[in-house]
Amino acid sequence: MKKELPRIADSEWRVMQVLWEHGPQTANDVVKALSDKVKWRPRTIKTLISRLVQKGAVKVTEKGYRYQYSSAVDESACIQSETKSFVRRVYQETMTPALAAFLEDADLSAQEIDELQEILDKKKGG
Amino acid sequence: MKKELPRIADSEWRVMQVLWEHGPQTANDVVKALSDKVKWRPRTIKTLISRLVQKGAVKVTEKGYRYQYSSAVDESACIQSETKSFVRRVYQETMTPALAAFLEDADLSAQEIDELQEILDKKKGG
DNA sequence: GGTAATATATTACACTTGTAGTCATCTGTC
DNA sequence: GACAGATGACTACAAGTGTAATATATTACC
Repeated sequence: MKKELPRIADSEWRVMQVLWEHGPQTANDVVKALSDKVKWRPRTIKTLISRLVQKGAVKVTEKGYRYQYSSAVDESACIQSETKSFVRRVYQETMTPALAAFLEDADLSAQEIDELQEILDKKKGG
Repeated sequence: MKKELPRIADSEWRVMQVLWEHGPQTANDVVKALSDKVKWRPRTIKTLISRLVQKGAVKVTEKGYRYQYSSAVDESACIQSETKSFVRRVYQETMTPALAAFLEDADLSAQEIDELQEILDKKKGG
């Protein structure tokens, strides 16, 4: 019973990432965590949180008279779904040449190369 | 003198891909090319083309009394810029997990896998 | 040269997003 | 228990998107 993932907008990703990284927290905690990364007013962040709650991406629990927010959707599921739709949109059929260009272009350590090769090996092996 | 790339919206990508794939063409050609891929009315596609022209992503030349449209921005530059902003948003700078996810997600033939592996081999050896 | 067909331009409209402001409420403090 | 300060709810508003419809201009054909 996989639940529909809500669409998470660009700015909302920043909030989700905070919630995924640290557990349940208050709006203020999120504001604090983001304060050195983005230049948004606290209100803006509150709005983003509310929208995420509406979308069902974040859940609220009352803790005393303050709310605590925590993510309601799985991080890797979101990343995967987002990646899939991105790949489909931008790369479409021509995935391989693009991937090739990317690999050529990327600045990878030997270890990272190994990791990627392992993925490919596994794919080939089936 | 690199020109600013306009932001291309999701649906607009479909149009750009047609223009990149086949050279200059009329609005109707684009409509025809897309007709089996999407369920948009021709008007909708015309609108998308107009917006792309406004944004400077597509240029118009008069051919007789019909317009011909062709892309005004480089495909790989767009792909690269789109990918960069995607990676920044979802993966936060770290390219390797993104690449890994791409590779996992991609539907690759054995031969394509070989090609990619060769690239990685060369990179490592280099 | 008038008319149907076709192409392009203008307009529409609701939803999402970025970026907040203002109003109402709860709570701890004196 | 009244009030200041913190917190959350409701409201705002323009730009961008998805998805077109209607109106106007151009042209090929008879």
